[in-house]
Amino acid sequence: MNDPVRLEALETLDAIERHGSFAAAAAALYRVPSAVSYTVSQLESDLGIAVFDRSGHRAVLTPAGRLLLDEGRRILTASRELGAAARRLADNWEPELRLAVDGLIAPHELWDVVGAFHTAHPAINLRLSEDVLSGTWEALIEDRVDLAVGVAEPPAGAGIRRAAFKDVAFVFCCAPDHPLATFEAPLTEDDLRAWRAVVVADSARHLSARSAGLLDGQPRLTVTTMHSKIQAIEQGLGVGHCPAAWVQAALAAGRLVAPPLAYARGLQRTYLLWRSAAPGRALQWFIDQLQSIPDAG
Amino acid sequence: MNDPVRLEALETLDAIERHGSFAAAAAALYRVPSAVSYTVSQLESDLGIAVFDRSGHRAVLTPAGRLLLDEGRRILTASRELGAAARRLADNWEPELRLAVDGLIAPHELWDVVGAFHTAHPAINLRLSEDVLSGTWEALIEDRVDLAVGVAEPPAGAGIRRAAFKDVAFVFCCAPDHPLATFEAPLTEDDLRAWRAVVVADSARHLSARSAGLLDGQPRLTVTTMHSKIQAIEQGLGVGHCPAAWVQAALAAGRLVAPPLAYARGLQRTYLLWRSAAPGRALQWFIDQLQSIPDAG
DNA sequence: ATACTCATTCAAATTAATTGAACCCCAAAA
DNA sequence: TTTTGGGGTTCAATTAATTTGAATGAGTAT
Repeated sequence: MNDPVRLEALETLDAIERHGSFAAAAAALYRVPSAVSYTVSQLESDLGIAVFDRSGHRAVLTPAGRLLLDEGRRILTASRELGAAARRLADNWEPELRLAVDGLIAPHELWDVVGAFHTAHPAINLRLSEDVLSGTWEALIEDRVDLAVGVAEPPAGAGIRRAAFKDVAFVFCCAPDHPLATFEAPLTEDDLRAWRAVVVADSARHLSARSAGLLDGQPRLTVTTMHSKIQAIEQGLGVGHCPAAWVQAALAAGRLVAPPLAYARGLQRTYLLWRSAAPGRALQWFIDQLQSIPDAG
Repeated sequence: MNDPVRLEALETLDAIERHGSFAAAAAALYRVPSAVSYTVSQLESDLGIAVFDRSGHRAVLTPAGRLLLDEGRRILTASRELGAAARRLADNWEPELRLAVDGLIAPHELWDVVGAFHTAHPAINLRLSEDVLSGTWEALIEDRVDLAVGVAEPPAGAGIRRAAFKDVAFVFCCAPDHPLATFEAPLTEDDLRAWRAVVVADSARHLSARSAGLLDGQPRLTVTTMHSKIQAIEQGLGVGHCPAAWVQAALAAGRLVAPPLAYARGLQRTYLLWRSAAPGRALQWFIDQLQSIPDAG
């Protein structure tokens, strides 16, 4: 392939367009006009094309010159960004941080932290995967994410560190026009068994092993995300225990009701998980911030 | 902002990784090893970071060096492509060609030409918008597309050129289990009036003005694309006249039937439209190729 | 006309990249 | 252990490149 366009030429083009003339560009670049002329004509002879039309008094970009300028600016910013990203990486700041957020955690519970991160580190990209179906742990091991947030039952594993995160409270919810909404007494487990339960596919996998919340023999509607579970309950398609943070808005708005229970359901402990090998500074920042969030009662 | 990373440094990094050592890279670049060393250490002092870890025998990339290499390769290819694109543009080859294909033309009618274009000009990007709702003409005027293919009723306009394209034949279609499919005699316009017609939203706009094909007082199901119109007819939701090329496969497979008509429906002339100002070579190529396509009977 | 800005050219000066020889280090072979 | 050889660096010398400054012509407002 042919030689790449020289970045000096692209910077010169940029300065010419930005300041309106070769002479002004020269001044802006702390150079003499003839140097600008030299750079441009070198670019033109490298490419074998005219970049400026000099037939008039002032030089004006040809269509090819316009293309070089427009695309060249992208290349310039990429080249500058690359240097900065390399420096940050050398200083142990990751160029990108990938979070997997478990369905137990409502998206809005992280907005504050994510916003604070973006203002503190605008150059670092965040990648959130909001529900990792059956794969938070594997995603971590296989280096597809850097931090898992809100995992309920973390298996032990070499190379993985964990820290306590929120204790998630569950609320039993049903639609306002559901028969259970107007039940006369606190609900027992037997009262629930007659009604269809909406369960999230993956949480169900280990929740049912502990038979926590899901009562045996109860008919099920299985969905894949917490969001669809709550919508299903709002539509009266079933009932179920939901993380309090997820349903507080729907309860306040009356789209859901939480009838009293005759039995207590404990808090679900959740954890942060990350690879113990050399955590970067952005990851450490996130771990520190997330641990300082007060628990949702 | 800081200085961009020098392309010579990125090329050197690339050669080192590609050939396995500073010495081999130097040979590949027709340079002496110390020159490679110079370039690398200059990059390192520019950025103020280590790009190679020299603690062992052979130099090995640091994580920051790996980032520079990986992202740098993108920048290198972009810089090379930019030069080539500028040359092509100067030679009147557009870097990108945008086609708007009217709903009257079935996508597969253009596959051959598009494929031939891609092999003849692999570097030129094609952008096809398959249905331009009510906007082929405006898109052309406003410079959002370069060529409109298969426009039925091109209004006259300064600065726009046109050429005849295919004459599109229409076939009256209904589902195999539709009452009209087994009608005893050729269908008259009155026979059709009792049945719901599926019409495409935008073609309908000027077709109904001419009352061509759409019979007054007939109930309608309006859809936005020719594809959904045909699917709707297959589902028995209505009946309608369809371009022959669109329905030939469905007719052959028996998903649609074409009962005989008691009246003749003429061919729909269609046209190519483009801005007359300085057509590029890729556009000219397309116009030439499309005009040489034999008409679909 | 006149004054002024814009852009180019060319030899000279300056700056940057490249070379080649000398040197060190490590690893594999003798 | 001692060699041998490739890999990498350093540094002064050389070569190539960019930048300068003065001279020149061309277009435009006054």
